[in-house]
Amino acid sequence: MENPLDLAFAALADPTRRQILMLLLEDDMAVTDVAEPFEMSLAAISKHLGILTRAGLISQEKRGRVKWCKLEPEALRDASIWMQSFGQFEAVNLDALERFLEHELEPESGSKI
Amino acid sequence: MENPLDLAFAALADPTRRQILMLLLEDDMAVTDVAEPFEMSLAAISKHLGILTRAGLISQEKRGRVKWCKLEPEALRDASIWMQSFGQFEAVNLDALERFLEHELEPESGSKI
DNA sequence: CGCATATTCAACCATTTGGTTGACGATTGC
DNA sequence: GCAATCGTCAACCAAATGGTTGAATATGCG
Repeated sequence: MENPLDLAFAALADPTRRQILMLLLEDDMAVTDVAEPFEMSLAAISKHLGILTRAGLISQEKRGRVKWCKLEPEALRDASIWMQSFGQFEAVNLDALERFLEHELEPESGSKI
Repeated sequence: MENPLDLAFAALADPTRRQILMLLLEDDMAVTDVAEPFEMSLAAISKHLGILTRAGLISQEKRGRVKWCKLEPEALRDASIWMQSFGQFEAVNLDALERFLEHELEPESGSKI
């Protein structure tokens, strides 16, 4: 698994990592702050961030002792373009998108996104 | 891993499975015919097809002793909608798509898609 | 019926994955 | 200087993944 498409899809396959991406959607964050909402160890989150970085989905920049994590949505483009090849994409239905995200983002949702 | 998004992305993370999907893009196929271009055993391909089926990306229907595999692009929609949330999608650049697929589909390409 | 074809199942194996803990290296602030 | 904070590293572990082989189950054909 070194192909960029492999890396991107594999990175996206984990719900923790998708949640991290959604956190970063709002703002750049330090590793510790990314880890805060999760119940796992900081080291585990650090690994997840490494996987997201190798996949190109985020970048990390160290300033002082803080490492800032930043969303890099460009890497999603290839994956999405690949999906486009399946032709089922009329103009994206924005209503469906809204409903989907509403459900996806609600905090009390038991399913981990 | 039982979340549909997990299943879809995990299924897409494997190059063999993406190649299978591309085969099915052209036509429905029997399991044996799907397996033919690959160098692995039929059993391995059968497992891959099972994974694609559980992820909803294909369906399988048995007619006689032949099991036909059919692309089910609907399942890609949720995954793609999730990606849309990252906002980097202006109208998809169709030129980029064409160039990407040209490169992706050429048979002599060493990289396994 | 009896054989060939189509597909899956079961057991096994090596590797990867996702997590833990504890020690460690950098950086900051009192 | 020294303690606290930020983050990674290394070793370890259980479970999942991707593959193999050989036997088993349908189904179709002559």
